[in-house]
Amino acid sequence: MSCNGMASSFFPSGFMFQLQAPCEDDHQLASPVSSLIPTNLHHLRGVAPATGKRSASFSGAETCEEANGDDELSDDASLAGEKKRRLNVEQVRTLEKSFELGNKLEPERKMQLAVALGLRPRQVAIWFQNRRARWKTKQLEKDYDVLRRQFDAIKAENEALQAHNKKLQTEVLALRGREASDLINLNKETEGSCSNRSENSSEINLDISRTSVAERSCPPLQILPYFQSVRPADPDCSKVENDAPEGSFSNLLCSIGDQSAFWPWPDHHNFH
DNA sequence: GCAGTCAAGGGGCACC
DNA sequence: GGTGCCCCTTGACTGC
Repeated sequence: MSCNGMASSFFPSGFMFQLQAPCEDDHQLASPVSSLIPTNLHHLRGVAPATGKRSASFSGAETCEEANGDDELSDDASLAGEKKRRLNVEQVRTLEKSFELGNKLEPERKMQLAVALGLRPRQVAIWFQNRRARWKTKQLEKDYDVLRRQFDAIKAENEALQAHNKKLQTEVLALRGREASDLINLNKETEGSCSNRSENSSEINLDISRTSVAERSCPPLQILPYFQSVRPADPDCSKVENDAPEGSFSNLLCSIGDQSAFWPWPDHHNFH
């Protein structure tokens, strides 16, 4: 294998001369993606990185042959007797810029980057794979944070609704308690003043308990329409009713006794 | 010593 | 079957 490999054809002669001086090449750069490779990479090789010892010992492929070789042909040879080393700062920076332009590595761009950075193409491919994995991890973390915030917001809203619901339930129970006490008092009053009432009237009172507070403020006459309809027929009975408990059975008998007021045939027109 | 990071190995899978 | 990608793991390295 020689320095005149396929990858070297992607770069201008000046660029390649600066990048890989031992491998002179006069091929012209013809790749449409050549813009993905920074042009100031001549200092990448053999220069100590700016951030200390972490990447000082490794610059990828050490020879032009390794840089231009295929993955299968150069991997074992390049790493023979050499431990793994980190990429230097400029190599990572260049790869990051290329990654920002596209996280999928086309074969052409892989070769360009490999030649430009003095790495084997497989190293570039592996770096992109690992970079995609790191990007995915960060993306998952971001998604998790978004979902977490949404969950917290919904949870807070749910708790507020539950507290409001509990408050409303307490109010309902309080109102029902007041209704029960009012009903007891009402029953005591009615029982004391309407001793002749039948059990049916008690049922009517029970029905009252099911009405609202506003409805209970109305007089019992509205709840006993039958008696109400009868009263105009007999002023006496009406008088008695005002004195006696309203809707009492005696009032009913009194009204029935006056048939002229109760029966609907023409005679009852006399009342008008 | 240990945890974290990163380059690289290797298996599995899809696509051609 | 070859290739590339994803995923998980390994091993080297670093900072504390």
